[in-house]
Amino acid sequence: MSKRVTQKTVADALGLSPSTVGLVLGSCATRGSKKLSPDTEERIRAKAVELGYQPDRAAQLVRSGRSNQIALIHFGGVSEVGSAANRAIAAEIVRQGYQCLTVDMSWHGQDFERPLNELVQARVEGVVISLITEAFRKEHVAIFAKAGIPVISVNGDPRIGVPLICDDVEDAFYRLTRHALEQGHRKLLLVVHDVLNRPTTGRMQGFRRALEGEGVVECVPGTEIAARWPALRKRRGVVGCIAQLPMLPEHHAFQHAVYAFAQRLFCEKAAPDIFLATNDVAAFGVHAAALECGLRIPEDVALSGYGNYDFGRYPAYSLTTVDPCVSRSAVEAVRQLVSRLRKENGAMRSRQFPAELLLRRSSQS
Amino acid sequence: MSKRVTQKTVADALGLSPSTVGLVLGSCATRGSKKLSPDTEERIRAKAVELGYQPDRAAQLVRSGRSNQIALIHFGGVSEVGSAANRAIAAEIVRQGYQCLTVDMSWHGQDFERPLNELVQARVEGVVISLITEAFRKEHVAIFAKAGIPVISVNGDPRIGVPLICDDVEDAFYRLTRHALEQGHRKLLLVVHDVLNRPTTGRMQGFRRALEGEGVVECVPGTEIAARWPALRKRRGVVGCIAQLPMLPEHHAFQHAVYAFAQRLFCEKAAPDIFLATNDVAAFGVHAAALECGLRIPEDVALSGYGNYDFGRYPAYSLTTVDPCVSRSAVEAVRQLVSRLRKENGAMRSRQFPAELLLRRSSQS
DNA sequence: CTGAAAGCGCTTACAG
DNA sequence: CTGAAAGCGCTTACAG
Repeated sequence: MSKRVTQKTVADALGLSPSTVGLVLGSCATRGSKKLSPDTEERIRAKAVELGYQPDRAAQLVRSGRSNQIALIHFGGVSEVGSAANRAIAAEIVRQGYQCLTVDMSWHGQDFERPLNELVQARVEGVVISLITEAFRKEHVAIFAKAGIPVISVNGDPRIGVPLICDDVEDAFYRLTRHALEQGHRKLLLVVHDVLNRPTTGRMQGFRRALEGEGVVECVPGTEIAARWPALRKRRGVVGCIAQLPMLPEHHAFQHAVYAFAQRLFCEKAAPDIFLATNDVAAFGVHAAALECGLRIPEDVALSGYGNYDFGRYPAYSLTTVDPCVSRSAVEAVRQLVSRLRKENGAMRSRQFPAELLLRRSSQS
Repeated sequence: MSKRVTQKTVADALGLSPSTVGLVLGSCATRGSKKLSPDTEERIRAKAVELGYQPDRAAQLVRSGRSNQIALIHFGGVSEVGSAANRAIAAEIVRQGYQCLTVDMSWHGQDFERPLNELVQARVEGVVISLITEAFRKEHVAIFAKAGIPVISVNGDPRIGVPLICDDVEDAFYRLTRHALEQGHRKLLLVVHDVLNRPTTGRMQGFRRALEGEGVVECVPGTEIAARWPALRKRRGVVGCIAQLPMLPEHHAFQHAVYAFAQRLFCEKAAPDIFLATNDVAAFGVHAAALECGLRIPEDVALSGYGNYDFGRYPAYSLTTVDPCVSRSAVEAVRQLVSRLRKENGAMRSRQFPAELLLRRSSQS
């Protein structure tokens, strides 16, 4: 390898001073400050390309204090919704002229401190957090606050105290539940995590609101459900039951829990009219249980999910679900953050977008 | 925000020279070069923590030329095998004392140049490429070669010209096919991509080798399969057919193609004894088609996959598959790369590990 | 319109 | 065992 080509190399080759070259090739040039004679500028540009000049980003950062990077923090990309959100966030960051520094927190176990400190040390100018998990808390956001780095969250939880852009999950579950009632379903079982974050409480509240004045709604922890559901479903009229299953950080682990739960209900001939699963991952677990037990969907038990996963499109599944339109939230979040960085306007503010119901065969009566 | 705490801040607070402090707090210290009196060292350490000193990584890079970063390039994390590989690679990079800079190329469309150049500009010391796609070629590796950055690949293709650590896919498909024969299956349909990269040719060769002397093997492009398979499967004895379906970069798109292909065969009552799907994603497509057409697995048609995806564990699927043991390859690749960076030994060399067959109900006769 | 100079925070020989 | 000094590649006032 030959020696690095720097601004000085280009200047020497042209008989100009490093400063002049710096004006053209430096990061200040992009921001269009000073002007040079178009001729000189062109000569410098041409020579830089000829010699293969590459700016030294580390040196630029040391001198200017601007890294031109925005961090994207997410919590594992196996989920399709998560992947779509991350992809949209990254694309918008690049479109806005920043580099995207991506960190998958699920690769680091519970040791969040180290990767977050690495971001601070990389001097990222802003942070977008995508689809937050329970383990990520205020104290983690504080690491950025202390360094003066603005943070915004997509589909997260307001409790961590940063502006939140998300889909209106409560409204979606309200409409999903109304749809179930319209289909004639009377015994409704909503399966959610046993945590009280926004995505989960939103689901519960939407479900509750839709059943107001229609019938009874009971909230039952996973451990008691086997004992209480059989009696509940025998009540007259509309019965809504919220089953709270243990929060498991790993998608598949939660899917298995839902599967085992549904499988038991099916074996005991205690199926609800409709399963409203917290997401498509969980719905898949219910479906696997139904297949195993020989129950037909929707003839023997109806089913809905959330997230618009790909498998739901197959005729064999034809899963009623919700498209959260994550890319809309993603773009909005990045735009707010960038506008804040460019000091165009002061505050970032939380916002909710409506999601889109996809009514398919699995929820029919 | 107050002023940044630098080595000089610490030195001033202690009445020492910046050089002395640098010896303790600098990145050279980690590599254990010079020694100071334990007392002074302790005082410096304590004061650094007290003031909240954070090393400026950009300045360290400018001066030393070492970024202490290894890049992980991958092509989308929706696949479970890919996620597991990436996670294992990242973990090993951190364990070896480097920072992991991850880039998801699937977020950048076909514009590979920009993100790769960003890695060069970030001065990463080495690169691990995980689960390469067709679109990534020699010319992309050349970007790193030109910058003198060593590259190693996990589960990729040898044609791009870098050392390759992978599982022995040919051997796995050989054993899978032998297993199918032992189960009494006589009409075998292998579904693969229509590309000639290592993972695909490995599958084909393993299949071929297992059927050598047993019967006829034909290779049929996706477009002709509908016309040729019905006749093929009526031949006497063992018949192996390799169906080459169009390569589609997106997992779900390929899954749909396999689904549509299988669905057509099932409708026409032209099912093979066993479908050997190129991976579990494709196997899922076959399964969806079977469900839709009312065919039971394995009673009416047997099925196998590759990759040990989670859904295969459910009794409703009970999918025979292969665990490629990706984390073993991942660890080996990172170790070779790091050993090269530390100049402990010269050359990195390609290596294959055996995969593990998981025989379940879906492949029984 | 161009150049000389200072300095970001650090590392790395080289002296004492 | 500690300190003075040079310099990595760049940006940013400040002169001319």
